[in-house]
Amino acid sequence: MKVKATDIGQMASASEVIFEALREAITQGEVKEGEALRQDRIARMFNVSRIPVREALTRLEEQGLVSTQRYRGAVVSSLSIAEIEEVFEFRALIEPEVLRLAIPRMSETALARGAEFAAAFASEPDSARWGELNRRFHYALYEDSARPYYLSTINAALDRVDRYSRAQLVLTDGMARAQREHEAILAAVVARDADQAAALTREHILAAGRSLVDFLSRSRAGEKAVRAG
Amino acid sequence: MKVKATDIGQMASASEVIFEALREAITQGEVKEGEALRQDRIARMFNVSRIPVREALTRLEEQGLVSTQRYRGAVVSSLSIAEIEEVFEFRALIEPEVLRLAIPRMSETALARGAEFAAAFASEPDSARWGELNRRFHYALYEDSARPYYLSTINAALDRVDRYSRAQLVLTDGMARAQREHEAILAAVVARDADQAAALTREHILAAGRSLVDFLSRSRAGEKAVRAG
DNA sequence: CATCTGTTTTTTGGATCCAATTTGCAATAT
DNA sequence: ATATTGCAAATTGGATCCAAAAAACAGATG
Repeated sequence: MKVKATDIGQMASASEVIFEALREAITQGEVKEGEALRQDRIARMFNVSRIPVREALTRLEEQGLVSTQRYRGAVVSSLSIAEIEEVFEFRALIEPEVLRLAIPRMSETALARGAEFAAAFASEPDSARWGELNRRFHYALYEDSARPYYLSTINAALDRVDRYSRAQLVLTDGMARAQREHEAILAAVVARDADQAAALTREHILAAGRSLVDFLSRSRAGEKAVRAG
Repeated sequence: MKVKATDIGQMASASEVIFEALREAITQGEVKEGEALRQDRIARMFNVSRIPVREALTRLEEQGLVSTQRYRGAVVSSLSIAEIEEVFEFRALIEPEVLRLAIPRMSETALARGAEFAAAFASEPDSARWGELNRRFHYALYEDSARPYYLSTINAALDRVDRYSRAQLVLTDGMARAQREHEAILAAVVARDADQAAALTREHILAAGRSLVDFLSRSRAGEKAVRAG
């Protein structure tokens, strides 16, 4: 886990820095699901007392990224297949609508930023950065919707499932398909075809969800078999 | 603000009790928007130190119910008309879908609970309880959707806007209309007409949003005039 | 060998204390 | 009268300390 205060903005409070670092570490999958987050260990890692660490953990729990039991500490939440499916279903409901709202008022600069991030996503060799670039691509297209509340719920949803996606994208043709779908969405946006762009976005998310659930079903079944035999 | 630990569950930690009490106080409108929440004052109110109070405030901030500036403390967030509109628009997108998903699998007991809360809502004289009863009515109908994530986002959305609704329901015919709409939704659910129930729910939420925005526009314009003259 | 029981070690939730920052106010200058 | 400067009070973020609960462990018992 990297500790870089400068990333977050100058003079952020310690708890904010820790919160961001932990959130990043969890969404990136650097700390595994079920892993315990010990206050004391994290405090030493950042050279602070446990107080700001506890504040960061409180925030993470409120976001659903860790779960806590009294006197038993925080562990990284592990989502069931059903819960992951639900998050994708949710995104497939929200995101097309946000894009639909954004298209009539979308600026050329926002569109250009979208194209830029689509290209960056397609040519990024480091799988650790795919999640962020994918998010920035979609965010650029959603931004002009002027719906901050929707966008915050989308970010929260992505934070929940991002860490599961990476292995799937690496080990399947998910990356290639995502790129093609991004291009198609961009084309529809350029044509200002809101219905088409929304439909493509919905399919993009549902397809990603299906791939991920399928991948996780297989790999979790595999793990079970390994443990058993 | 009432302090009753027993309500929340036995042996909840102090911070949880405080969080629930503050959340309730904010959603009920007992503390006004813009009002400062001083850690020391709240701590004395609950006979605890400021530490659990800070944890509660952190949670509230994460939920968007208060906003905080470094060294300046927490204040109850005040939503602009546009932000309130957005929350209703969000609910009008999510809730019909959840109801649609719930109907095919809805149990008779869930339906009975829905009818029960609709009746309780209709006959409740204390406006302070309308928000909760309305929420319970809809929640009963949504529950069998088996979509906990959707439901948590709905609850978060309601927490944001509930406190604005009460005055509007008291001072207009909103209460009567809400009752009629609840009955219509219930009838559609009884008939297992998912499309109709979803459409009625969408209209119910959009109508409530329009009434509230209209009401707030008038009353906020009124306040401005008073301040000016 | 597995299991139960009592004890030690970890770990957490909270209290108290301290330093940094902001805010309020009074005295002064314009 | 208004603006400005310089404390003093209020308030917050964080450190350190303490008690309660849970986990880990060791020895006793079947």
